[in-house]
Amino acid sequence: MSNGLPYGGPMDAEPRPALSTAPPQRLRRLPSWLLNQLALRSTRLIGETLARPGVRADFAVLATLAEFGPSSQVEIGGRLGLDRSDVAAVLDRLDDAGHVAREPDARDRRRNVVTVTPAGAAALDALERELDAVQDTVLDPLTPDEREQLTALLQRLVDHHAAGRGPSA
Amino acid sequence: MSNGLPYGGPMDAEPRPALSTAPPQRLRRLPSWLLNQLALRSTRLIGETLARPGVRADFAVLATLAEFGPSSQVEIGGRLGLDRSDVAAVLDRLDDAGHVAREPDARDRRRNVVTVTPAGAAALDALERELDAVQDTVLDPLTPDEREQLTALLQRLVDHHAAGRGPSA
DNA sequence: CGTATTTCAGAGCCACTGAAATTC
DNA sequence: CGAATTTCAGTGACTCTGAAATAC
Repeated sequence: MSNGLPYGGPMDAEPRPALSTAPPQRLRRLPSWLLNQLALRSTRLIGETLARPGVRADFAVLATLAEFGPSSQVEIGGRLGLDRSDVAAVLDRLDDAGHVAREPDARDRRRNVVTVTPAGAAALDALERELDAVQDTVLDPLTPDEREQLTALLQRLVDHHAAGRGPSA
Repeated sequence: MSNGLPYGGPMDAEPRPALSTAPPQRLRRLPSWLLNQLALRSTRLIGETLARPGVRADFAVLATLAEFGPSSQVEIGGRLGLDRSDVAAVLDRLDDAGHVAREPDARDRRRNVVTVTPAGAAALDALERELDAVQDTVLDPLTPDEREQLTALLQRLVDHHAAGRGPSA
């Protein structure tokens, strides 16, 4: 396997090296690479299913507001690990779509109080359904038990790294 | 849960809500989000440790060549899920650094036969050591057993999605 | 005055597309 | 001719930085 044989050429005397498609062990061994591959796969799937860009961030922001109630933009960013700047962009989209409302905070007028609208809550539920379908595709080969194991392990890692790791913190 | 009501919680006249920093359950529950967060964290760590951009792709390409021997650029891309175009860019870097050699294939002159140089092999080992340190940081809260469980699960997922999923396939 | 929040304009990195040139 | 390989130029998405404007 150390030569650069053309495997499939017109002159192929070889039976069929079958074009090894497997990654090298040095990569397959690295959790960071595996995580990246799967994150990429998820992102591609979401991009195919929900054509519109930024859907993930939209969902994240809506979920935060639905669970924690009206928040300032730094709070939102802090909970999601989203940059202050990107929170503003997401809220521009959601605001245009009528999914959130931004009002200056009466007690500290530097802040905006961001609120989910009913339309936003509906959009959140719809998005969650579509995202759940993606999860199913990503976790396809795993049993329910294994899916829970994996999710639990990932949650522990995320929790551990969540403390003080946000961007522009 | 379908209304956009403000939920009244954090907006009371509380003196100090202590700024909840946790993500919402709707997100914490999604493997795709967890994967993304951790991939992001890994990428940040690698970026801090190995300042130069593209290190991950460089490592991946070097590892492929070291394990499978001289290959064409499509072969490299196929094994790594890397776009043909990006393989060319990575090889430009590695070539400039003297870590690989590109020669036209004698048997099919459309192809390049890419080979690792001794300097490239040394760089590969050095990179692997640095990347291993990052893995340790990422997996910090897990026991050795749990790390193996996680890696095994991730490998199965990556293997499952590897078949025919590459870019521009 | 210094600090905090939002907002914008832009940079950097990564993945990808489309098309040309070459060779089969 | 059609198909495959490499290469280049450029796009789009995502993350982040720096600085302005406003308010504490």
